[in-house]
Parts: sequence; structure tokens; C-alpha cells
Amino acid sequence: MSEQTRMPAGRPSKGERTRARILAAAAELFAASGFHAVSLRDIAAHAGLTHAGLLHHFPGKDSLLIEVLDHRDREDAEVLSQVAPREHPEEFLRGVVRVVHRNMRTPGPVGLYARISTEAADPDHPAHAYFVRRYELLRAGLTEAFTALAARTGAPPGHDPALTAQTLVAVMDGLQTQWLLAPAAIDMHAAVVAFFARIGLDFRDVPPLPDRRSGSEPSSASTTSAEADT
Amino acid sequence: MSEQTRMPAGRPSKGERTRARILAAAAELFAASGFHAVSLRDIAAHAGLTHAGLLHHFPGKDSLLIEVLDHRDREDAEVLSQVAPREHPEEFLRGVVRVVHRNMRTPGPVGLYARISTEAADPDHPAHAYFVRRYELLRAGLTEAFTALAARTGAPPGHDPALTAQTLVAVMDGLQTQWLLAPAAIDMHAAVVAFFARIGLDFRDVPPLPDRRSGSEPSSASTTSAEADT
DNA sequence: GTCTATACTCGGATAGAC
DNA sequence: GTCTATCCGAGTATAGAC
Repeated sequence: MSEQTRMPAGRPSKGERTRARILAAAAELFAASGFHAVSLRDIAAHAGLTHAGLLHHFPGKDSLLIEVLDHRDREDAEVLSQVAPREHPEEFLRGVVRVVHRNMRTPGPVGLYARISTEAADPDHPAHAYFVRRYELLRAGLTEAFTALAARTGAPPGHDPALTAQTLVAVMDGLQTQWLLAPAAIDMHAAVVAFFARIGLDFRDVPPLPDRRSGSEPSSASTTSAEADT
Repeated sequence: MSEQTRMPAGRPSKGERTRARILAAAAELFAASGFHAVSLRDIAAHAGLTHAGLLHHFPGKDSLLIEVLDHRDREDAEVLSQVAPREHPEEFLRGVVRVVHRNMRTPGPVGLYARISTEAADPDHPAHAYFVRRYELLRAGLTEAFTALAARTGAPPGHDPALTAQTLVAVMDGLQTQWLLAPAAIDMHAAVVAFFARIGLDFRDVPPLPDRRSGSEPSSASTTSAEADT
């Protein structure tokens, strides 16, 4: 799914630059208007070529979507994969809070993600396998963190790390839905901090994340420890 | 948005019966394959007419969608509106658990709802206002219930009923996303019961809801107390 | 290897005949 | 109230210019 994504580092060829332009245009337009509402002709025009020319670089609209998702994914992975959930669970969970905080500055990509993740419930959807795997990894990483945390601090009797992980993911996703519909009424960051407080973690002091630098490739997105083997 | 939805009660005219047939076909096909994957020609054929004939009864595909959602909404409202959140908060919350439980038997409509609710983040979406209002009402009802409950049982110091309501809604929505992607891995009912347990409510014994009777109009869906004034 | 031109099929939507 | 005919724009595929 994400092979051949290492940076050429040297001088990018003309085709590679065109590809990057297309990807940037797709990300922007998808984020602004969603997947179905945007046509290949729109994206192509935005990137300065015809839709047939675009199809020389990408086999179809679906693959374009997946590559856009994959790219954004690596940006979050940059934050979360700095620290292994098993060894430094608190730090890992702090990273989650920081991502949520930053998400409140980027409704476009957040909306895109929310939209596609629900569309992808259909097994025939091009991004289905992508999201199944993504959620598995997310839950696995959080479960590891909660397990390590419970072992360290002494777990309450009925505590279930996997259930907590699943619920935390649900809270973050569900908050996005409400926030996207009524941004002024929902404070995702505060709600997630409150959720952590309910399970005994005080994350009120977690510092915000710097603004995402605009449209550049991640400098080093090699192996992400968040993608550890289950 | 939902005017002219009272039952004519007398003998339905031919047009009304056709309308009902179209609506039933749309609900079935949307639930089975989603919104975008189903064409007006599919729905029309399923209802026994051409797509142009269908468009005589509904101005467009969007309005068809909204009416389908509205219809399903009233069915859930039947459960939740039996009891006022302020007077009988436990019963009201029990109703929520029962709806979640029943949802696990109907992935089609649940998926449709999840999809549309994220698409509707776009202010230009035909269902935008619908979902904004729906979430406001949901949160308002739950906030009332949690407030009444806190007043009765003695509230913990830092307890915020509105925040709890918002988080519960998020949990239910987010669980749906994960469940739709991997039904075998997620038990929405158990997770919601666990969430209630975390805030001190034992809902393990809530009885399931009977199966939805197939394709008939609600017998009396007049005023829903869940739609009380905010 | 990069791109344009063109065409095919299917979608939603409209106009007007019956 | 329903149909036929038609329009426009979507995703996709192919041929061929450079």
C-alpha cells in the first residue's frame, strides 16, 4: 500500500514534481469539499494539467485518495512514533492529546478523515483495508500504553486496557463528528483531557504542538514504532 | 424540514402509496449499499417506475435521503421519548443503552447514519441543519438526564453533566465507526455499559429491544418529549 | 516518459408528451 | 402521475503527439 515512498533526496524529476503537485491539489480539494464532490478534472486543473494527464501518474481517483490519507497519516505518526507506548506510556498518551489539540486548527483534513473512515465501512471501498489496519494499530498502541501504565501504577481490579483504548479512540472520533458540525459548541481538547482525568491521568499541562509546516515532505518518516507488530 | 409528515389516516391516495414505496425502496438500498453507490434508477426500478417518475415525488436524491433519515429517526425517538429525561433520568439512559443494543443488529442503517453525519459537516450539505439540530437535541436530553441524576444522588465535585453528555454521544458515535469497520472486534453494547459503569451507573441488566417491525409506519409518532425546548 | 484529445458509460436532472 | 428523450458532468480507457 505504501511502497516506493522513500524520498529520492536528490533533484526530483519532472514527473515527481508533477506527482507532488497533483497530490497537494488533491489534498487541498478533498479537505475542502470531500471525496465525491471533487472531480479529477478539478484536481487536474488545479495542478495545471488535464485529467487524462493526471491519470498517467495515478491509476484512478481511489489511489489518489489513499495516497493523500497516507501522507497525512505519516505526519501524525511523526508525533506518536517518537516514543514507544510500552516504554513511555505517559509520553505516548501525551502525544495523543497534542494531536487532538492540533486537530482543532485543521478542520479540513479532520473532516476528510472522518468522512472517509465512515465511507470505508463498505468492504468494497478503496480505503477499507487501510482504515481497518489503521484502527487496529491505533488500538494496539493505546492498549500497550494502558497496559504498561496499569502494571506500573497498580491496576484497579476491573480495569481493561483494551476496552479503555477502544473507548478513547471512540471519544476522539465521536468528538470530531460533533465538533465538525458545531465547532463553537465543542472543545475536543478539553473533552479528551477530561476523559483522561476520569481514568486518573492529569494531562492539563500538555503543551500544544507547533503549526504544521506547509506542504513539505516529512524529513524522516522511516519506521514508525507505532506500527509495531501486534 | 419535517412538515407534512402526519399520517393521512384515511385511505392513502395513489401518489401517497407510490411515495411510500419509493421511500421503502430507498431505505432498503441505502442501508444495503450506502448513499453514493445507489442510483435513482436503482431505487426507481425497485419501486416499479422510472427515475424520472421518481423525481416527480422527490425533488432530488438529497431530499430522498433526508426523508429516509427522518423516518428512521422517529423510530428511535419512539423509544427515547417514552420517558422524560428530567423526571426519569435512569429510564431515559436505559433507553439509550437499548438503542445501542439494537443498533448492533442493523449495520445498514447505522452505517448510513454515520456516513451522512460526517458528510453533513459541510454547511452546504442538504442534511447539515438536520444533524446540527439532532446533536443539539441529543446532548440537551442527555444533559438534562445527567443533571437530574446528579441532583438526586449527590453530584461529585467536578462533575459536568454537559461534558458527560457530549462524551457519551462521542463514545456511541465513535464505537459505530470502529464497529462498522470490524464488527467482530467491537461490542458496542458492552463498551457503552462499561462507560456507564465508569460514571457509577450499572446498566448490565437492561433488557434488549424487540426487533424492528418491518417497513410499517410508526403507529403514533406525534410529539416527542426528547424534542423539548432547550 | 509525459501529456492531450477523444470517446464511452453511467450518474442526476430537466422538458415536454401522454 | 408517469414516461421518453435529452442534457451535462462524472470516472475511465485508449490512441497518439511530443
